[in-house]
Amino acid sequence: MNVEFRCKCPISSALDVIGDKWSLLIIRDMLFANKKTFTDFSTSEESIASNILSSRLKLLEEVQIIRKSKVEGNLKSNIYTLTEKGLNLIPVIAEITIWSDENIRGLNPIMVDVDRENLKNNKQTVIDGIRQGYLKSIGSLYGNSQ
Amino acid sequence: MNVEFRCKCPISSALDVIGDKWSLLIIRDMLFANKKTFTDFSTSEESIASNILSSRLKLLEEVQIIRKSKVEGNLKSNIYTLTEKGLNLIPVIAEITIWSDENIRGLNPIMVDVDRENLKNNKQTVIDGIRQGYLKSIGSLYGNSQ
DNA sequence: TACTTTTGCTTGCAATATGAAAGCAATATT
DNA sequence: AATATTGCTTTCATATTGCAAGCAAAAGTA
Repeated sequence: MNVEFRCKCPISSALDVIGDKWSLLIIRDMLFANKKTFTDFSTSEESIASNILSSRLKLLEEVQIIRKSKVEGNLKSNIYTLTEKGLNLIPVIAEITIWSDENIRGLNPIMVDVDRENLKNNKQTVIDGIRQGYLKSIGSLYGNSQ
Repeated sequence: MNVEFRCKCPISSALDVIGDKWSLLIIRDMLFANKKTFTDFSTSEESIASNILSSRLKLLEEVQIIRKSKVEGNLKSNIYTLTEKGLNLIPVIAEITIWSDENIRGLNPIMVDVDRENLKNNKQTVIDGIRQGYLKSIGSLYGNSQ
């Protein structure tokens, strides 16, 4: 594995890590669909192949965007959760959503609706809400227990 | 060519268009390095291959993120410029820059410094400035002439 | 006007990444 | 004890990316 950086540019360096067709969708599913396990992610609407999913989870863990753990009483299922570094991607995902809604809809007519006005007018509040909601949903794992 | 959309999700649809390692770097070079021609882009620090550059320019033009034109007196050079749809990506690039600066620097120590405080504290002003600066730089081509 | 250089690509071909399907060991469920 | 599920890995096919060379049209130079 091991990420390779092409050069010293922050934008290209970010793309070296998350500039593929799957990483941000895995993070989206964590944030908005409460997905946590390998099987959870492999049942996304876009059907990622299991070998690609495996390699992406490894890379995201390596760069500490996600962490891998177990829950008590289940020795089998791995639980993948977002770290602070991963949560910090929420604003990126928010801007991509706004851009897509406003600029790509014409090319992909089946695209679902987004409450863009709320997102645009209360951006920080929405972002904070997503973050807090996520932390709450994994709270029993990391929040007040350890 | 022709973009294929995997499903109805706005995030995955955006990634179907700009979710690769090169598109946003081409746009970055337009915005911050005043690049406009095929040769301009092929001399980026990351050295994109000419066939990849060619296919990316075609796709970006097809989805109307950029437009292709000529300038008077030069029948040869194609001039690529950002459309409104392309300019609307500035907030995405801004958030990626902030995230990278704060979360990837530890993995890529040679990353250049960013005036993150200014960008974070005056985000909208910085974004507007980038947009206006770009429009001014191509003004003689599209602004007040045609 | 002839020659050279530049521009904006295209064309092979090799390397790498992605994708589909099957397989598999460990754990969990019945 | 038998079956199903989970979290992968492996294999092989296909698609994407990358490198190097080539090339025609236009532009610059002598």
